[in-house]
Amino acid sequence: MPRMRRRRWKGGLGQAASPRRIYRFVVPCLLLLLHRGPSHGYSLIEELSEFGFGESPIDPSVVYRYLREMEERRLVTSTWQTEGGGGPPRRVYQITPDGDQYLAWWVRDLRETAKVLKRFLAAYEEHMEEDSEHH
Amino acid sequence: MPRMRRRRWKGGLGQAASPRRIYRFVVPCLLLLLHRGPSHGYSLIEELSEFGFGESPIDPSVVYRYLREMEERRLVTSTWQTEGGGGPPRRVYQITPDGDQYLAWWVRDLRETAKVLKRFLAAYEEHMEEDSEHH
DNA sequence: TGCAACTAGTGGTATATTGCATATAGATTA
DNA sequence: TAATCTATATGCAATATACCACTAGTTGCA
Repeated sequence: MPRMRRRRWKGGLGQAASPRRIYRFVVPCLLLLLHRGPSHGYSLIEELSEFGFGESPIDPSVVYRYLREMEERRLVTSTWQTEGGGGPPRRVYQITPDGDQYLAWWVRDLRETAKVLKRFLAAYEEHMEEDSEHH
Repeated sequence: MPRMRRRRWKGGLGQAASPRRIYRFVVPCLLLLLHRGPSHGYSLIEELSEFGFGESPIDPSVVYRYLREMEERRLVTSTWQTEGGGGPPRRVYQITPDGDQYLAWWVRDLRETAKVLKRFLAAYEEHMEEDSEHH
C-alpha cells in the first residue's frame, strides 16, 4: 500500500474528520479487529479503513503506540513472526480476555455516545422544521 | 440550581462520559440552544443537560470560555442585561448568520460521526453473533 | 445577619491526544 | 543498485481538555 497522505487535525474548523471526532476511537476498532483474529500493526492500519479511517487516514505512529500501550495493560499479547509471508518481521497481536472485557466496555460507552448524538440531531431537525414554519 | 459535582475525566478508563467522548461537542449544543433564542451563560449551562451533560456535568468555566471564543469569532454577539428579572447582570448571547452556518457545518460532521458509530456497532454485533455460533 | 443560589468570569496546572518528522531495516522489483 | 514497499517504532511540539481555585457582585430567604 502506498504511503497515505495525512490531513491536519483541526478542532472544529475545516474539513470533516468524522471517525476522529470521537476520542480514542481507534482503540475499540483495533480491539474489534483483533477479536476477529490475530493480526499485526501494518495490516491493522489497512483494515481500519473499514471503520472510516480511509477518508481521513490515521497516522501509523498512533496505531503502533496504542498497540504497545494495550500490551502494557495486558489487553493484548504479541509475538514476533519472522518466517512465513516474507518481508520484514512482524509483531503479531492477539487479544486477551481483559481485552475482550475492555472492548465490551467501549461498546457500552459508544452506544451511549450514539444515543447522545441521535438526540442532538433529532433536536436540531425538530427545531429547524418549526423554524422554517414561521420562516 | 445547586452547585454541580464534577466527575474526573479519564480517557478510556473508568466511568462513561458519553457527551464528552465527542470533541468539542458543547459547541454545537450551545449554538443550537442559541438558535432557538438568545440566552445567557448560566442558563445555557442548565439547558445543556438536555444533551446529556446532566449525568457528567460540564465545568462552567468551559462554557463561559467557549462563549467568549465564539464571540471573538463572530459566531455570536452579546449584550449586558441589567434590568428585568432581577439578580446580577447577565451577558445575553445571540447567534449570528456566521454562527448559523457554523452550526450547519457541525451538524453535517456529526451526522457523519453518527454513521461511523453505527457502522462500528453493527460490525461488533454481527461479529459477536457469528462468534457465539461456533462458541 | 448570614447563607445559598444566581451570574460571570480569570488563572494555572496537569494530562491527553494527535500530528509530524525521523530512524531503522528487511524484501522486492525496475 | 536504487527505489519502493513492508514493517515497527521514538521524540517532540502543538493542541485540547479537565479540573481546581479564586474573585466579585446581586438577590432572596430563614
